[in-house]
Amino acid sequence: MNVARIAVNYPLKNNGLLYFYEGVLERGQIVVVPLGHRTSQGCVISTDESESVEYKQTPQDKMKTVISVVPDLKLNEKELELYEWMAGYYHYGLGQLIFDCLPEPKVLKKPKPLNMENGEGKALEFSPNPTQQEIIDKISLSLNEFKRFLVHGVTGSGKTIVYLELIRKTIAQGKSVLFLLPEINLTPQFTSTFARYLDCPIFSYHSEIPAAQKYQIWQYARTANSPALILGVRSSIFIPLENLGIIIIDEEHDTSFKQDDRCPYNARDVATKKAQQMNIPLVMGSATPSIESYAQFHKQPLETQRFEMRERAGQAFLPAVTLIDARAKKKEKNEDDIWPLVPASVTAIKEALERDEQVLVFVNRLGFANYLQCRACGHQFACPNCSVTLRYYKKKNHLACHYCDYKEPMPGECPACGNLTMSHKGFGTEKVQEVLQKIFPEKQIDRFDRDEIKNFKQLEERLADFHSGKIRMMVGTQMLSKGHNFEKVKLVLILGIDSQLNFPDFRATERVYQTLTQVSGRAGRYSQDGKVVIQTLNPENELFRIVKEHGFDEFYQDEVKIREMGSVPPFNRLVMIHFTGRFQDKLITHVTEQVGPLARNLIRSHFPEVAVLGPRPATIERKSNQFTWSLLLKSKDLTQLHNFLKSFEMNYKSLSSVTYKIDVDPYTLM
DNA sequence: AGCACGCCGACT
DNA sequence: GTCGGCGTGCTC
Repeated sequence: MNVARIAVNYPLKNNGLLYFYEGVLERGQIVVVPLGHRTSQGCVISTDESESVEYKQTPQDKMKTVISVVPDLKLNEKELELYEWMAGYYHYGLGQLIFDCLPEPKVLKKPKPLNMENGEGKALEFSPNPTQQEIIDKISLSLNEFKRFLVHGVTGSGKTIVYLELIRKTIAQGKSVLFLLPEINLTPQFTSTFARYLDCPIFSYHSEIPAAQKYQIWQYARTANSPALILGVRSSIFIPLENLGIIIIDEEHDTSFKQDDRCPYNARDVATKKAQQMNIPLVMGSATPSIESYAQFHKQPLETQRFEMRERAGQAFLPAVTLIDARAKKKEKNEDDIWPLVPASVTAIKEALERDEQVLVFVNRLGFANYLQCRACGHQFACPNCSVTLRYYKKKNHLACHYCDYKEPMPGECPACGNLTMSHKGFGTEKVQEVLQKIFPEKQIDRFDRDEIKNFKQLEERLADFHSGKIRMMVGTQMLSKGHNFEKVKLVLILGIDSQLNFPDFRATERVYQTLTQVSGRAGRYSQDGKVVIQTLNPENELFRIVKEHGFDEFYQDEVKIREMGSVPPFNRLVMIHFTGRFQDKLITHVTEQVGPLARNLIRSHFPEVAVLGPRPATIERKSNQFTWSLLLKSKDLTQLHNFLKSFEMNYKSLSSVTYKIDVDPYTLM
């Protein structure tokens, strides 16, 4: 009887389970296998285990036989190797990983035609400027080898032209292109620019593409013998494009490249591995590179692969940044009516509107008030399932939790003391929109956030209304900052950034820098007098001065020193292990008496280069009635860190009421 | 993660 | 009596 190793879709970590099979099986095929009292899917890892030690050690009565083979589906060697590498690097089960990444092999009864755009292949109506051309030329020398490039170009410097030319050259060689961008950034702009000048099929790949379509794109990719462009989000890194010639990642620093449920991989790092495997270049672009990427490219040998675009393309200049001190001075009359704005901000907007410009207002929070508090007894409205307060949404007239689906109607009185007035703590986009609408009643002011824009259709509609000039002012969150070109915007106002500065995370400063720079980048993209106004309670903070001077280098130098002192990336590698359970007391006993001591014993005896912090409660200890405590591991020695994790998992005695999850290279330490 | 087994409380 | 809640254990 033949024996195969199958990576089965279930959560235990192993290098596959052994099954008998009849007839012929091939590595990479997808099969259905019996598993316990049910069946599951699996991927064939090897087909000749009949002589292996593991097979000889397996009791015969446990062995089962492969039920069936899924037709027309076989992973190629490169795909499998990538998954195998990921399973090892992220300490995640291979079988589960494969089936998390693969689209469901859904075939419609009545197949729809493939949803793609055919590029027009027009000749360029412009030529790249000398800076752009030099970058294009240098990268083009390496179209047939593994090399990584970082294009650090200020907002509006014309990175798109560089991408376009690299794509054109790759397509001309008969090879395909994978272009990754952040989820919310699948702007019509990219698609239309690329569709105009490229002469190949273009696929968009994101969360709104139905499963059957995704499967179709994968099947197309596996078999296509002519070049194509895939414009996609994080998960498109797994599309097995035959004859892939280059990977481009726009907005390299963006947090949406890190997955946080299931296998917490980072598409940027998976892309590096993939490019290496396929022996092709990887180009990453950003106006605000992550400190980690920048650090890699800042030292030899990668220094020569880093390019700077310090000026905006065409006639545009970077915007002038000014600060408005929002600290309470002597109260002037009517100031309560314009809170959270201050008079100077209102004046700036008023002047811009009088010049017939459009205005963007950035607020990094949704809703009307961050939370409500009773004016009489101080009662705070909190979520019954999570350790957080509830946010107030005025339009929906309810309080809602940010972490679970809990909602309650806006309370008429305090449940603790019966008092009728609540004070609103903090503000979000809804509040700012309302205040602005009161100040400028005749102007159309809309919001640009996740509550208002839930899909690409709504995104396009709102953008169209803004571009046409119907909307005079938009109040939005991060969504506003990602990649859009707003031609008639010269003034951008930034509110409420202070709360982000005091965030207890080593990347807080980096994120604020990125947000400020990206949001500022929306101002005056086609003019010489763009203006950014930051309303803050900490005008003396050094970071604002650096943003004003567009001084990325200074920001980087300062930040790197702090990172080194704190022994965090890029100087140390980090791993978080999260332990989650329904019972707080059991969880705490478990992590403090079992987990902590085990980690420390292992480190003492075998892994001296690994440091451990915790276990300690997660920043939000309870979410949906599940408690989480975490362990943070740090090391300069990546191999030792990985060996520690293997050893930890082998020796860890799990408790049935507690599950754990390993997060390698975490984005947040929450 | 499923799924089954098995042990206890409360309902026709 | 037995239905079903969930704690426990197993998956080649």
